[in-house]
Amino acid sequence: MLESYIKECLYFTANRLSRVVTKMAEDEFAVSGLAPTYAFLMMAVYDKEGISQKELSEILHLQPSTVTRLIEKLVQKKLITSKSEGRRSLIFCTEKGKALKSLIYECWDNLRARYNEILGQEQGDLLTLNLYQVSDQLERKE
Amino acid sequence: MLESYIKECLYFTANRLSRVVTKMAEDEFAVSGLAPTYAFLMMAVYDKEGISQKELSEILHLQPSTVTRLIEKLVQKKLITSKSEGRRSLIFCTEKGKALKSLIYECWDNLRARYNEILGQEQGDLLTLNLYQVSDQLERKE
DNA sequence: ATTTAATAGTTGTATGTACAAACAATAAAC
DNA sequence: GTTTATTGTTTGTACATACAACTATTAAAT
Repeated sequence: MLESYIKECLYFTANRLSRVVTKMAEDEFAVSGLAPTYAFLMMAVYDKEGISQKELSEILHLQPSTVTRLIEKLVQKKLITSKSEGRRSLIFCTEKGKALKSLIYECWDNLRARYNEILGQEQGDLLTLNLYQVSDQLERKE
Repeated sequence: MLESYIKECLYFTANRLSRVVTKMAEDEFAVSGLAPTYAFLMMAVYDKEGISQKELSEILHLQPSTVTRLIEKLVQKKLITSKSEGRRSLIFCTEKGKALKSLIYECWDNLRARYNEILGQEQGDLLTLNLYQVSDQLERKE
């Protein structure tokens, strides 16, 4: 079968899933005016005012350079401010940023509702947990 | 917990896994001089000489425009040729492309071996299958 | 105290992927 | 047989993410 080695490759299936879910997420977060990753960064700031870029990079599992770029854009949009303190730079939420908070959480709920409706709450949760653990396993062994 | 909504979000876990596995794959395919997606496209051509872009797009689950771009690069590298036949354009492998065949398959084997060593053959296979099916479910319901 | 190493962040550059709009070729409808 | 719709591919543009190299700050070692 032509497609067999596609179906049987984690590289491919993982990327495909990522594309499918990303599309859904972009869709749900669209009303907030933010792409999903930006929204998650905002959530991390809501949770900890004055969080550092390093911490963001760890929580979001993104490279520091990527976080720098995300922050740039969010500062441009005046949703956060960045205050450098020694070699670190700490991130704070603006009023405009705070105003988005409930909308962002709503989008997040909608996203989960949407895929859980298709997968079932239990399968959705299990899958999510599973992916997290597998990523951990794979990352540790590098 | 700060990270809870990250761990609990399929968007995030799926993307994280995708990044982790992509890195592994890039690593394993590096000796072939190709990024993994290009290598998979080559495999599809090995399997069916004269395959059309539409078919490639379906097999690889990528947008047509993306396939156009991939092909552009592979033609540049003289690994394939593209012959337009009516409105379709059909893809053939060059000698140089054929010469890569066994190396590419080797890389693919190494990739699977590498993550199976960490996850266990069974968990690896199950996960891969699972991801494929979940993507199908999610895509059908759009 | 000076030198050296480690840590945090940034900048230039590259890549994979996509969307929307355009174009070209075929098929359907009238 | 023309017009209209559909299908396959391409082009312009945009975005998320990363790596490698760099700067700046703090900590360790001598």
